[in-house]
Amino acid sequence: MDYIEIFKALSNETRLNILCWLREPEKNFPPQGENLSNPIDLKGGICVSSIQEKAGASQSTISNYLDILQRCGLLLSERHGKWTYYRRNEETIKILSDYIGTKL
Amino acid sequence: MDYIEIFKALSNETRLNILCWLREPEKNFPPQGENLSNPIDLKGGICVSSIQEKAGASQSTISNYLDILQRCGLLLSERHGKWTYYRRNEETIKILSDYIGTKL
DNA sequence: TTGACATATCGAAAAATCGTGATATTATGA
DNA sequence: TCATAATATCACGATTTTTCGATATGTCAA
Repeated sequence: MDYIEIFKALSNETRLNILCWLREPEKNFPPQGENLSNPIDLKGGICVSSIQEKAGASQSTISNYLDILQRCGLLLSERHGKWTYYRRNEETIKILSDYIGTKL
Repeated sequence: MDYIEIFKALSNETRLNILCWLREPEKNFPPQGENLSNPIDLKGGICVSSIQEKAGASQSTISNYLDILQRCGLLLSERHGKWTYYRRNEETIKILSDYIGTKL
């Protein structure tokens, strides 16, 4: 668990927003996976273009942000067809919360 | 409470260490305030030079770090004579912990 | 198999951050 | 009043981060 990398990832308003939006995906984003050939449980995952639309930055910037959030463990991703669905990694967030509450 | 500024402040190993060291000041630093003319309750505050010695960076760097940590509310400072004593601001840390646990 | 779409990666310019030494400020004791 | 010690601020080069447009890669449907 690299806390420095986590804090760097959280030091950006858009990335922080993405993490918060993904707490309630169905509330903050349109329905997902509608063009998927066979139905799959997306576990609340949201595709890059939906996140991009909401965040209002360029496609490459958002793709990069999602990569940063995933590499430090705050997000999980799963590819289905053309789409990559990102969702929160609650495990890491729990560990971070415990760290702040007890070690920091 | 500017969480972005707080996360920026925490995105640096030395600053993170300083915050952790100040959890147990008497364990991590030499006794403080020995040359003070009249005795004052320092509330666990540690002077800049003690922190600098432990961190092993330049005086200006540590002074700057402490300023960053204070401006975002993670540290409190109190000047006594020639010395500025820095200590944790547990209130902010508690608010941050709650934020991570419930809002993030 | 090809065209179009979704995403990832690359390369670059601008901005921010890092860390330092030099210098300024503040406070004290001789 | 002056020398000195502790801290703060300044100026700067080096590095990192930000954000983008262009391009590459992967996937599916016609």
